[in-house]
Amino acid sequence: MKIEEAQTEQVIKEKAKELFFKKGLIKTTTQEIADAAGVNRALIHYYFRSREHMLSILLDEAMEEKRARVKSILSFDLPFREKIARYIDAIITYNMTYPYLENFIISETVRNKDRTEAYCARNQSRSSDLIRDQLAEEIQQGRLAPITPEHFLVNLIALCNYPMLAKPILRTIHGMTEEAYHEFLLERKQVIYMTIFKEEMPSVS
Amino acid sequence: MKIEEAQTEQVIKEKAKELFFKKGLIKTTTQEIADAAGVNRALIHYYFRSREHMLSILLDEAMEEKRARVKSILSFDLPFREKIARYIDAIITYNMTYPYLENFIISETVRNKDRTEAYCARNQSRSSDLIRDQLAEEIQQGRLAPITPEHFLVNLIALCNYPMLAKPILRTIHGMTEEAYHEFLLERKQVIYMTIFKEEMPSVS
DNA sequence: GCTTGCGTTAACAAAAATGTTAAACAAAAA
DNA sequence: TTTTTGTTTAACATTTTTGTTAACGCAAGC
Repeated sequence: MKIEEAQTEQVIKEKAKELFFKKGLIKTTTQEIADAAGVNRALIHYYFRSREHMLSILLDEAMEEKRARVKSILSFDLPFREKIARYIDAIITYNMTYPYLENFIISETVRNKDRTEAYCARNQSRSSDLIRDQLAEEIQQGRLAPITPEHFLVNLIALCNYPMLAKPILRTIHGMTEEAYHEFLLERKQVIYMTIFKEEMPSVS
Repeated sequence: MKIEEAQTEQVIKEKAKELFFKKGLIKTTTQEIADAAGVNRALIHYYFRSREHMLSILLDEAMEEKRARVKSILSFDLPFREKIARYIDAIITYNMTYPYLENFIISETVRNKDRTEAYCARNQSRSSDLIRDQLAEEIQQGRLAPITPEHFLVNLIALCNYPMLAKPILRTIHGMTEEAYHEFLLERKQVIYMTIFKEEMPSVS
């Protein structure tokens, strides 16, 4: 049917994202993706040339979307702490929707460092620049211990992402059920804010 | 030569660890491992039955060694903050020696959650128990904002591990050379302590 | 109606990786 | 010396996965 034609490429991508980002099936084969999308495997090659090239596209899009989200939040005209509160909230919520997105990004960037560099070269946008001034002000006013924007951001992103990245092992070590871990992740929004600012997080509107 | 016989199994393991933990070659084939060890590929099956079984052993040993290190540090009879300072120092140093160990552990535990649960069941040792009392005291004395041992430990481990886990992408985003990132990681020892305790880290003896 | 072009499929081809086996070998035991 | 045992190897077999191709179908334009 011609009506669905234009959609096929998207369907394949969607299903692939579902398998990789939501279900965490890193070793997913082209066959499994094709099955999930309900199409013939050859179509994956027709649209994406090779499995490798497809992964490359998925990685690019995933990173690009993340970059855009981060940039949009950190570019908002808001007080520093509110900005960070929103950032924490957004990242954790996002992570819970796509539990394996970070795993995918990390394993792909580890596996292909050249591609990572190429992407970053194409796409210059240091998130550290987006908070540099406000952070400096915060520090100057004595509201925060001195820290570079790079360290501050790495702290923030580490605190947000790691618990999702290492979920299987953290959950098991701490003996939590799926539900308990879910709660734990939600709690972390407060915990992270508190860890960074040593004050209660204001409720996010 | 009989002299080397007993060593073969170890040599294979060593080389495999080198490829997985140090070089981060996650997709390493049995052939590559055999080549690195300078032996026939069939020996890998002779000693480890299958590639999968070998990975299982490597994962077990890696987790076990980590667990032992953590336990040893956190069990020391020392003031809380000094304990944590040592922990940070040890973990970061260890991470820099085996840059891809965490990636390996995480990707394997994601890939095989049953095995992870089995390991943890065999090996009950909640690291949170090792700091529970001292942490509570610290909080009670008003030296630290209230936080559960689980969140405290996840914070700590996230701050220590994430920068190594996500190195390829963080390094590129922040436009650092290998050397600069090395420095950055060393700085983090101070930064992490400061982030958690809001005071300078005492020099570790 | 014919043909042209794109999407689609099944069937085939090739590659890459793992797993198995029988025989060679070398050292220790008999 | 012969036997025995555990180690090692080459060669083979199998499995898994990716990549290619030729043909089919269907809608649009001529």
